[in-house]
Amino acid sequence: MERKVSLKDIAQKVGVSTALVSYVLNNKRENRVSKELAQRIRDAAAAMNYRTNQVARSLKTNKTYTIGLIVSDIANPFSSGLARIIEDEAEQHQYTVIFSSSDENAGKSGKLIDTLLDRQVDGLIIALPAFAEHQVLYLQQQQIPFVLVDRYFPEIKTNHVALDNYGAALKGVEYLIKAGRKRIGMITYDTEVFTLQERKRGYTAALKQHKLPAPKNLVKEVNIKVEKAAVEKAIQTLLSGPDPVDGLLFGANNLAVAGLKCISAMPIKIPDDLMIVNFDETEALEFFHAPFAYIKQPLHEIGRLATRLLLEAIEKRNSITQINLEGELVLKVPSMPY
Amino acid sequence: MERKVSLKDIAQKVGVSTALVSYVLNNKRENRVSKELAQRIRDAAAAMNYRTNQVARSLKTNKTYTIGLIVSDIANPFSSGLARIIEDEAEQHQYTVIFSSSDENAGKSGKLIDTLLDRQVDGLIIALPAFAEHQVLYLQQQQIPFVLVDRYFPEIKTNHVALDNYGAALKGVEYLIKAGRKRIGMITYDTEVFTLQERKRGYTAALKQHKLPAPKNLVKEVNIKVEKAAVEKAIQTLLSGPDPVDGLLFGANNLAVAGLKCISAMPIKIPDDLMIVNFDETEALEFFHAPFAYIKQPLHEIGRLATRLLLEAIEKRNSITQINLEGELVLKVPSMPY
DNA sequence: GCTTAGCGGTTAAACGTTTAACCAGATAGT
DNA sequence: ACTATCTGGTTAAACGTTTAACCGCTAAGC
Repeated sequence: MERKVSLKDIAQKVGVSTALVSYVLNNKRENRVSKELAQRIRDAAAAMNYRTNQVARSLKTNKTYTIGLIVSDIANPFSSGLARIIEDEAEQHQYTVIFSSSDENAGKSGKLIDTLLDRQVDGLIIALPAFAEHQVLYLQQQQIPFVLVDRYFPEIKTNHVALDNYGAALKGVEYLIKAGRKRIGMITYDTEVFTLQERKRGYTAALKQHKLPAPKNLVKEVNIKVEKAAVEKAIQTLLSGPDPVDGLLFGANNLAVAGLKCISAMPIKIPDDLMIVNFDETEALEFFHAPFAYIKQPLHEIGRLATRLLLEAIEKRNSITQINLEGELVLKVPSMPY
Repeated sequence: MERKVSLKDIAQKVGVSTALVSYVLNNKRENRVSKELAQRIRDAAAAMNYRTNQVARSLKTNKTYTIGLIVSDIANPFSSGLARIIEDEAEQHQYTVIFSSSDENAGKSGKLIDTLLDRQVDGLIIALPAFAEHQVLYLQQQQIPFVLVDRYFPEIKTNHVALDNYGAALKGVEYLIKAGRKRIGMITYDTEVFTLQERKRGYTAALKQHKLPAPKNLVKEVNIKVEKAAVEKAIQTLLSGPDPVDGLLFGANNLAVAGLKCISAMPIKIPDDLMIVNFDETEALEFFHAPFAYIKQPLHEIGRLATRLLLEAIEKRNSITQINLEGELVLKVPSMPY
């Protein structure tokens, strides 16, 4: 690979100093340079196919115009949807984004943070796994701008934008209650992630507010590693027996997919016997045969706000903004199969 | 943000030259430096929380350990799945990946290529839109290592890894023929993208090889911008009338989703009246009520090979490797609804 | 006639690394 | 005793930018 053309090459060709070339190519000091010479420089640059070396520029200016994005898994639709929105918003401001997946593993997210910092990203947008509080503190101490998305730690004051998960769950369960359901269950993950905790809290609060009993055995927490089997078991215990649930809240969409597959194979009529509320939109339920409701996250809003917050924080290290957006309850009815 | 600690700071603290610090921290010239001093340097580095500035290193070494990834849309599951595999493979070799979405727009992909090159990426993995041949030539001329995935241009000799789309379509249609179907249609996009052209070619070849008539009106090409309406219309013309098709190949999974939604609302029995073969796995059909077949791309293989090819090309500019992987025909039967 | 300001540029240092070349002193080989 | 090699470091240039400071000249202000 023959060396690329640099400012020096242009300067030589035109017979001026590299400084001048830099000035005109960056449109600085416009008044202090003759129109004619400026044009010659621009022409030469174009003729020689000059492109500025961002690495060199970054070293000098201490700014990379790069933001780091850490999600749990970029292959997951929630993450990749978010990534796309962030990409677009960042691009409008000439920023580029580096992504990486933490796999809900605090060890890994820690490493990723280091790599990104080593690469001198200007800021970070992160969805952190559980038990990563110290990483947030580390970032604060490094004084690097960042904003947490989806997940955050209530006891640490940082920029964040996320769903109001408590409110959303509450809204979902109230929908079931208003539809006359008396015995409402919940299936969620057995995780410390605040987001999921909030959903459980919302569920419980709804029952309480409407004076429904909330026995512990109505909420089933499954381990993600044995997800499928655990969900099946949870469904069995909730739905068989003398007193089956007539309403069910899934705390995350993978749970709903697994759960509904299982339910489909049982002699249960949806929504007559059992009404379903799910978290998040998912393609997987596109063709599900029965009606159900789901909480829709304003993904676009989340991505846009997160990016804007970050860019603001990068430009002027300013106050902390914490945003919790409202979820929307959407009813999905299947197109009638003939 | 107080300035970060640099080699110079460590050198000062320990009382040696920055060169020496660099040597020991990079484990170079191990024999030429005293154990004791080396340890003192390492200790100081650790104590001061030193982290190397990759930007500065990159400027000097002319290597960023970054690869650029361009897909059509990172939010699309095929792209994000691929991205994840590439990320993992890259990470194993200490590479980081920058992604961007071209939206099937050659103008945009051109810009993205420039941005990535300006950022001095070491190489590129790209799924190009149609009419982007000149970009491939440009990359070749820049002598930057790259590998095309999913899409490529047969008339330009470059590294690529993709599906054998011709073979896969042929396989899919043969499956229909062997199942006794005589009148097989295809719905695809009206695009020049080679990948899709190959699928059409495979379809036609299968009919020909089995001496089935292949009237032009059995293949419907829809425009992506009016996808839904166009698919509906295509379905109508293929399935109504005196001589409806009894087998159908969808050239891409979005087409299948739209098409099957439409078909579900018609008095058509799947698979008795109509047998379906689809391209690509998609979550959206997870709960589809009837059996169908689909061509499964070896996504993991594609991602891994693409990354490895690229890393090889980066390390030693070597020969060109063109890989076309075989698709697998998978039968999907719904779990019986009760 | 003397200072001041504007004009159109140049000089040179700096950003944080890497790395080839050098160097002084000690040891070894003949 | 003289050269050669090894040991454990240092010097300094370079990567490609940016940018503050400077410079010589002309024209204007008073």
